[in-house]
Amino acid sequence: MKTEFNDKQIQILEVAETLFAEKGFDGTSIRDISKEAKINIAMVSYYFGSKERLLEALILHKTAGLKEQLENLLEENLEPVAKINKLIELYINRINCNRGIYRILHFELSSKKHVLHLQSFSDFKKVNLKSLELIIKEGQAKGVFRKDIIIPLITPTILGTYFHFHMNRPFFEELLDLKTETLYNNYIQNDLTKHIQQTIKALLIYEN
Amino acid sequence: MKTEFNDKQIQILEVAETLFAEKGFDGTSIRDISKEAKINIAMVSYYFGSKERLLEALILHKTAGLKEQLENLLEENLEPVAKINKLIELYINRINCNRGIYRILHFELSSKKHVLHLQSFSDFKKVNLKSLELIIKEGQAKGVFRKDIIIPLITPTILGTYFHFHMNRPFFEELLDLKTETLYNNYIQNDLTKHIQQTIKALLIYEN
DNA sequence: ACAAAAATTAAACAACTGTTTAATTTAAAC
DNA sequence: GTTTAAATTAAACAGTTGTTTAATTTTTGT
Repeated sequence: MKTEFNDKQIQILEVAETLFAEKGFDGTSIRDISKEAKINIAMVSYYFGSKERLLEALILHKTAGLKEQLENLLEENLEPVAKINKLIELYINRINCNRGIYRILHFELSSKKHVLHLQSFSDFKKVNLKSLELIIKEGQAKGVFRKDIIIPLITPTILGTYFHFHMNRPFFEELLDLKTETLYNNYIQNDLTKHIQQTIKALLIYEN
Repeated sequence: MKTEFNDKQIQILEVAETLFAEKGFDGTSIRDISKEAKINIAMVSYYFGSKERLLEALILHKTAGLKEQLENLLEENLEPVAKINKLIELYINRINCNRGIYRILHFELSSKKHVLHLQSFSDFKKVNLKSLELIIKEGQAKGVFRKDIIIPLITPTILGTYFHFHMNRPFFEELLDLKTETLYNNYIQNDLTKHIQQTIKALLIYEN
């Protein structure tokens, strides 16, 4: 599966990502996209075939590379806790940089309307889970992590915390005084990431 | 603010909730709703004014009563950990019973397209946070909970974990072998709730 | 039984949806 | 320079969208 797009296609993908993030997939029309990208309406169909296939291309374009990043992390020689922390940082950072598409992936597409024959997305989640499993089992083998953890539920806690925070951004912006984009992003990269790391660490280690 | 709706209105609200949950707010048309509810298209505008105001009515209808439930919980004479556990159980159970509307509330409406002049929703979140804050500070005063917790980030962890699980339901259904509705709901009420309680407890207590 | 109010209907409204067509322009190949 | 392929365009397509209208039926109060 190639992920080679020409400049025009990438331009369309970038506009699509922004608008999908702002107004949702159903809430964004091809005309919105072509207007913003300053191209003709027919170009989307010409390059991608349909609106759904545009979305698929966008997903492919944006999730590419994560697998290798995870594999590199697994090879690193780190303490279990440090490795988990780095995994969390990697996840949050990556998702935060691609907010729009991940929101659509995890939430908007969960509705039954879009059948999403995108097997590749399910595989993508399985690969992620496998990496997490390897790290945790490594920590368990070393006697650092407790052994009664339901590993598949760790990911929902990590990603869910981030998403819930971000999806309620206006609320937290007011509550935590994060008026500017920079302040908001810094809070995610520092405080929120730390909170998640602290949470997962406590969950994995705390006994009783 | 009254929340009195007649039978017909409630019938419409219930159909709307189901369809919004299935296909999203933008993905559901008034015609879809009126078809399913076996009423005329004009009845929605007649009773609620517009599609947006229908949604507002739905939110009001479904969030009513939670405030009292929380106040009752606060009054109860329980150990800090038990109180937090009960709060989590109450949250998950309530949200799980009103999946559709909460998903729309927390995720779909976060997009900039819907300005959502619904001040009541922001107030609703503030009330929830206030309750959580009281419980945690009570636990801190008793010396049970650690004191460097960022309280506003607890809610995203509790609700986010649930939502991320539910939004990726097909994935977890396959992974955890939750073929039937009953199996799925039982898993949420038992394993997932327990996982969240365990996580929050560890976060609140674990020292290092 | 009658009048007033409420509920319900079909039809029309204009605007927007994703996609396709066929014509035209631009670029590449030879 | 001519031919072939790729890119781009405006226009049209057939549906769907939320909302309103005006007419009709049903219910209510007296």
